[in-house]
Amino acid sequence: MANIPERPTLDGIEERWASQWDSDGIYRFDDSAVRADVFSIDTPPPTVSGSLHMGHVFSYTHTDTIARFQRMSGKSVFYPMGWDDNGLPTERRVQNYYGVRCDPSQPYQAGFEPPFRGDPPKNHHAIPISRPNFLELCDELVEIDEQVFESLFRRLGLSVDWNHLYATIDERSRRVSQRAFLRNLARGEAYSQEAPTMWDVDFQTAVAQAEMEDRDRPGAYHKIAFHKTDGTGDVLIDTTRPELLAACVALVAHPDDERYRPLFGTTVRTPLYGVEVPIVAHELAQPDKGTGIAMICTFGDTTDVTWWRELDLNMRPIIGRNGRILADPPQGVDAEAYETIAGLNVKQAQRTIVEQLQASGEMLGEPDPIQHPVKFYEKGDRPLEIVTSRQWYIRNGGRGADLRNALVKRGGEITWHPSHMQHRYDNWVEGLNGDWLVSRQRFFGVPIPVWYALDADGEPDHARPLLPDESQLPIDPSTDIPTGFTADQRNQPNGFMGDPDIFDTWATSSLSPQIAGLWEEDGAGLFDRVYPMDMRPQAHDIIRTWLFATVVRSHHEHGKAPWAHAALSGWILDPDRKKMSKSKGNVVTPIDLFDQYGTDAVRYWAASARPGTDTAFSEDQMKVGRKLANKLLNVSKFVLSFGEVPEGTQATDPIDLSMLAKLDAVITEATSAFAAFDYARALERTESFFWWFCDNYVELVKGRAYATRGEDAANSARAALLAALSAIQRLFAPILPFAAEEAWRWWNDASVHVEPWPLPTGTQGDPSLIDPTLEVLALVRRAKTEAKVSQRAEVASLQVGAPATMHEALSAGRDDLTEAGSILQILVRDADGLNCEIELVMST
RNA sequence: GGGCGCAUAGCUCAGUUGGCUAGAGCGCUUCCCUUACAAGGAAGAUGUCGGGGGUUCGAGUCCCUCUGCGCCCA
Repeated sequence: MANIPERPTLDGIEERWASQWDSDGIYRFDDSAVRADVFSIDTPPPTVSGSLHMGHVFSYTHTDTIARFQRMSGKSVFYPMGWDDNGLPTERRVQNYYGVRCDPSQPYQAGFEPPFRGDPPKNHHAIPISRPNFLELCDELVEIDEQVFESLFRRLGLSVDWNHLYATIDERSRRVSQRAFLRNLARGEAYSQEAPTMWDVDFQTAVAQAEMEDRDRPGAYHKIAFHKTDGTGDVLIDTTRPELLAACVALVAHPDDERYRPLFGTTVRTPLYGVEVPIVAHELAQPDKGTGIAMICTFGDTTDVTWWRELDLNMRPIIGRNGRILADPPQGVDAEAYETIAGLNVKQAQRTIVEQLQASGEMLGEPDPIQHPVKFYEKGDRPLEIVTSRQWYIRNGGRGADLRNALVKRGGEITWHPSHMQHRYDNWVEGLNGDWLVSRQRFFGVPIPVWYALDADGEPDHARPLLPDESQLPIDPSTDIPTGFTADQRNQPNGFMGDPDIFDTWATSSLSPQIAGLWEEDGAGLFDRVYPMDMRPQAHDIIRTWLFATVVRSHHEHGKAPWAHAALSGWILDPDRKKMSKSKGNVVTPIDLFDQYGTDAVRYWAASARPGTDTAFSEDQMKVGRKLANKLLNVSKFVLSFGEVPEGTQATDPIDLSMLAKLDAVITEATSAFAAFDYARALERTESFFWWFCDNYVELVKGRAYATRGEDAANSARAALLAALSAIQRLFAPILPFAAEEAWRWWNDASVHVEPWPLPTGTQGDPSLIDPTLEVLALVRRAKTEAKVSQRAEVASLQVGAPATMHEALSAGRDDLTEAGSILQILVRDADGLNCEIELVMST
C-alpha cells in the first residue's frame, strides 16, 4: 500500500492506464474459451466518414459497461470493432475533401494527385476522375478517418479487442459479403429483376424501402378533363402531377363508386395527346379524394406501380434516370405535342403542361394548393422518381407471408432492451411491401460478384449469371474474368460483361456477426464460439435497416436469430430537448469534454441514462461524474491509509456488519441490473450506496478506525472499510474504468478489470441496525449548523428519546456516535419517536 | 390514420412485483479551512407525482379516459 499519492488526481490517468491495458492485452479475447464461457458483442461499425459526436460516446459507453461487467463476471468477452467505410457517405466525403467526382468514362491516371486535400474553396468545380482513381482516394481517406475514430474510442476507454478489427470495405468483408450473397442466390433467396424502382435522380441510384422517408411538401390538385371516346362528354380527374399526362395509361375509380361504375370498361382520350386509355376499377382508388377518379401513370407513385401490375396495364415511361423527360415519346403519344416537354426537368414540364392545358381549355379552374407527403431518399434533396431498371433483391418477407412470419418469429427469439423496441421491429416487418433491394448504381462498395454472358448481339443473359467459385472471392467483375473467358472478350458479342453495380452498405454490414466472427474464414472455429452473439447494441433509429437486415441474413444463412439480446440506445438531445444537430451549432466535440471533465465523468453522464431513453446532453451530469470519480480516489486513499489488517481479521462490530449487510444488498442489485443490461440502474444503486458510505458510515467509524479505542476495535472497522472499498471499486469499474483502476492499483497488482465481480460478503449483519445512530448524528449535525458552529464543536450533553425497540441499536453505535459528534455525554430514554435534546458547549 | 414512448422540485432525472413523512444531483440560501477530499464538507427551502374517474385497507406505481410532448410507420 505504498503507492498512494499525497494528492490523488484524475489528471493524466486516462493515458497512463489506456496504454497499460494495451500493453498488458487485458481485453484480448481468449480463443480457447468454450461457447458457454464467451460473451460476444456484435459491435456497431460506425460510419467513419461521418463526424464524431456525443452519440457515439453515449452508446458505445453503454456497451462497454456491459462488456466490462461480463468480463469481470468471468466471461471471455468477444468485443470486436468495425468501421463502416463503404458506401455513399464516404463517396460524398471524398468528393468534398478532394474536390473530385467519379466519372466512370474517364481513363485511369497513374499517380493522380487530387487538387486539394481538405477544404476545397466553395467555387471549386469538382474534377471528374476515373473510378479506380476515385476508389484510391476513398481508401486513402477512410484510413485517415479510421485513425481518428480509433483514437477517440481508445480515449473513451472502450475495452474492445483491437486485434478483432474489420472494415466493411476490407478484403475479408468483401469476401464474406460476396460469399453470403452467392449462397443466397444458390438457395433462391436472391434474384435480379427488371422492375419499377424508387430512384434518386441526383445520386442516380436505386433506393430501398428502408432508406425512404416521407416529407411534407406543397403540391396542388389540377382538375383535368379527359374526353369520352363515345363522345358523350368529359371525365374530370384531379392530379398533383399533370406533367405525367403523357405517361397516363388508364383512369381508375373504386369498384363500389356509383358515380363511375357505368364507365368501367369504356375508354377516354387524354388531353393534349389524344391517347385512348381504359377506365378501370380498383379498391385502392379513393372516392373521397378529388373527383374520386384518378389517372394512372407509369409511374407517379407506388400506387401507380400496384395498379399497373395488378391491372396489367400498358407501360409509357417518360421520366429518365437523370430526372428529365425522356427525349422520345412513349408508344401512341403524339410526337409533336410531346416534343414541347422532352428534356425538361419535372418542374419545368409541369409548368409547360399546365400552360398548354389552360390554353386548350382542358384544365378547369386554378390549381388547388395542398400539403402532401412525398417520398424522398433519406440522404436526397429531390423527390424520388420511379424508373424501370434491373436490380438485385434479397427476399425479406416483403413479398411472401411465410418468410415475413418467420422473420417476425425470429424477432421474438431476441430479448429486447427495452422490451418495447420489439414493436418497432414487428411494425416494420409487417409493413414491408417488397423485397430488399441490395444493388446500387454507385462506385465505392462491395461489387456484386457476377458476370453475364453476352449473345451474338452483345445482349446480356441476365437469367443465367456467370458466378465465381467461392475460393476466388473476393472478386471485382469489372477487372476479374469469369472462368472460360479471356480478358479481350469483355463487353464483346459472345463474350461477357461484369455486373456494374455494387451492394448497398447494409448488404455488407448486415453480415457483421459473420465478418467479425470469421464465418467460413480460417478462424480456427471462432465462429462457433461467438455466434449467435450474445448482444447487439445499436441505436433505435436503425432497427428497420441494420437490425432487421442482420436478422434476414442470419435467418437465411443459419436459420437462427443472430443474437440473444438487442440493446437499443436512445438519442442525445440538446438541453432544449431537440435532437442534436450540426446545423444548429450545438454539437460539442467529445475530446473537449474528455479534456475538461475527464473521460470517466463523460462516461458517467452516458451511463446515467436509462437504456433506450433519449437523453439530454448535460455538462452538469459530467460535473457530478467528475466529483464522483474524485471522491472515489479520496475515500480510497483514506481507507488505505490505515494499512493492512492482520491476517484473518474480520469485521465484528455490529455497526460494521450492518454496513456490510447494506453493501451485500447493493451488490446483489447491481449484479442483476448489469446482467439485465441495465447499467444505469447498477450505477444508481452503487452510487447512492457510495455517497451514503462516505458521508455516514466513514464519518461515523473514522475515530474508531484511528484506534482511539484500541487496535481490536479499530481492526473491525478497518476490515469492514477494506471489504467495502474492494467491492465499491469493482462495482464502479465498468462505469469509471480509469478512476477505479487508479485507486485499485494502489493496493493490487492486477488490473481491476480482470478481477472477479464482487459477490455479497454474506455477512450476518442487520442492515438497518446502523440507521438510528445515523439519524441521531444527523440531528446533531443540524443542531451545530443551526447554531452556526463548526461540526467539530463539542456537544456537552445529548439526550436521545427513542422507542425501546431502538435502544439496542443505539447502544451498538453509541461509542462511534460519541466520537463522530464530539459528544461528551449521551443519555438514552424512552420516547414514542426519535428525538434529541442537544446541549452544545459554548465556545468562549 | 396506425403503433410506441414520455409527463414526478426551477432544471435533469430515480422511484422493479401497489406499502412508512415521495428521493438524488444541479441550481438557490446558510454555515464550516475538519489530519481522505475546498474541483470539499454540514445543513435548509422548494412537489395539486399532467387533468378526471375507477380498483384497493392503501395508488407516483394497476385499469379507463382526456390533455400535452416526442419517436416510428403509413
